Amino acid sequence: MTELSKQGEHVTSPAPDQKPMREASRKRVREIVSAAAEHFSEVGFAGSTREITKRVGVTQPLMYRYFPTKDVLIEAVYRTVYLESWNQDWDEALRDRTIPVRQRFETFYREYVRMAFKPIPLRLSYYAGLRDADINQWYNQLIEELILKQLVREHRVELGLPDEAYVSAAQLEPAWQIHGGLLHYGWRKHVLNLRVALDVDQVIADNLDMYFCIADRIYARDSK
Amino acid sequence: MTELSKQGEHVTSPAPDQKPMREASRKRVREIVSAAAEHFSEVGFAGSTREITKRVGVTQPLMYRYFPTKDVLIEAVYRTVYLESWNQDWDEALRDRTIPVRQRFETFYREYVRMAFKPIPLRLSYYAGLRDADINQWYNQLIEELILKQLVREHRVELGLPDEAYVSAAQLEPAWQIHGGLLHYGWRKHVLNLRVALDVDQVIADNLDMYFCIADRIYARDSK
DNA sequence: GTAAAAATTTATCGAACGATAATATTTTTC
DNA sequence: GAAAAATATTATCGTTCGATAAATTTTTAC
Repeated sequence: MTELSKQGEHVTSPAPDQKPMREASRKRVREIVSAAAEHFSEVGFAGSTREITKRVGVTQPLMYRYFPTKDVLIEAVYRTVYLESWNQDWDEALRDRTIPVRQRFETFYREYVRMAFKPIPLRLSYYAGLRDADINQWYNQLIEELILKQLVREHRVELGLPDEAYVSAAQLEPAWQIHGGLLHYGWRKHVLNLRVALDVDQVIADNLDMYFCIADRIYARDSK
Repeated sequence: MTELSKQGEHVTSPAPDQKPMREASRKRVREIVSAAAEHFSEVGFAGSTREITKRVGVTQPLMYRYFPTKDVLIEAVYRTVYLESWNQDWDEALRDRTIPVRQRFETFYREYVRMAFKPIPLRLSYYAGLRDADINQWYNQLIEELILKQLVREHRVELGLPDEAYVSAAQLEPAWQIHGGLLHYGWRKHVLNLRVALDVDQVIADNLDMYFCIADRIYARDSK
């Protein structure tokens, strides 16, 4: 069990005391994870392992050669989806003070929405939040640190306010409202399949307008 | 089957050609629906009928005396939850032009959030959206008609713009952003159990500020 | 108070699920 | 090209699930 689980659990980085996986096996693992992501995104994590392997075109017990349990497969799906929807360059780009904050975050959100707002990752993320809050807590705290706190800090600096690292929950909330509004746009478009405003870039621009419209008043609030 | 299904399906209004349900039976139905709402809100609609009846303190086959299938029970849960989270008086209150639009909608949203933002209805609504988009499409179109289009129409009138019934998707989107931001606040607080800004009323006030800040520009957009 | 009606339980069926063991097939190694 | 190793399949187990039928208990009606 342990031998196989190591193979399944560490696809990209095999255990050091172990023979590396064959390319064909790594491909199989990717196929299974991909089919699992697709299937789980449709029916939730209660989806069956038989349907997953059926989509790959192999028999169901084969899954257990690469993943010791279904839960381990689910974790692999988590990792893959979350990693694929975040571009490492963004962290640095959001700190580039040669570009005005407004423009910086508008450019970022255009790319972010284009990359993360797709049916499979969106539905999986909602299913994940409902299933076990932990994984989504972790992801949301990442968003908070990487995007929202940056927005507040960088905007404060641009306004000539003191460069403080700390951002209170109350100060962060308006930024969350902007982000949450966009997420709900994705929910309506890609989960509920509702007709939404066609021009996403316009929605992003309007949202940022709304934020910058009241932001300075928010920053003044806690400083008292 | 048909006889029983009629009993189960129409709890409040029994079929006309049929003896009325006993009070004890109506209570049982309410208990089952309530336990189902609770259980489904925890694990999704794949939750088992055995767990539901166990929570009521009866055996599993008894459920099938009141609901012909599990799907009918799920529909009953939908109806109950959606009906309970909407106050009939709100429709009229949102049209009361003796009160400024801003104040009117702030009062409404305070009550709405207090009534609808609870773990069980929120989680159920997200599970419902993922499970079958239809029921949630219906509900979202209701929100669109009852709240968001009202907001746009009433605000346009207050601004002295022509009193038009039609509201385009593009004109509606900023209102959806406000609403979606609040919903995501509920998602973070009651589903993910994250620490959020404590003062909900303040969040509502800020959101409405953001909206009214850019709204007039939005209304001017389509009129061209 | 007894017969009819309604409410509830016991027992059980067939299907689908996650998981395991044993066997067969394919690929690699030397 | 044969032995070894890795990959894949077949068969199957125990559990849980939605649902049904029959028997039992409780409540209502007269």
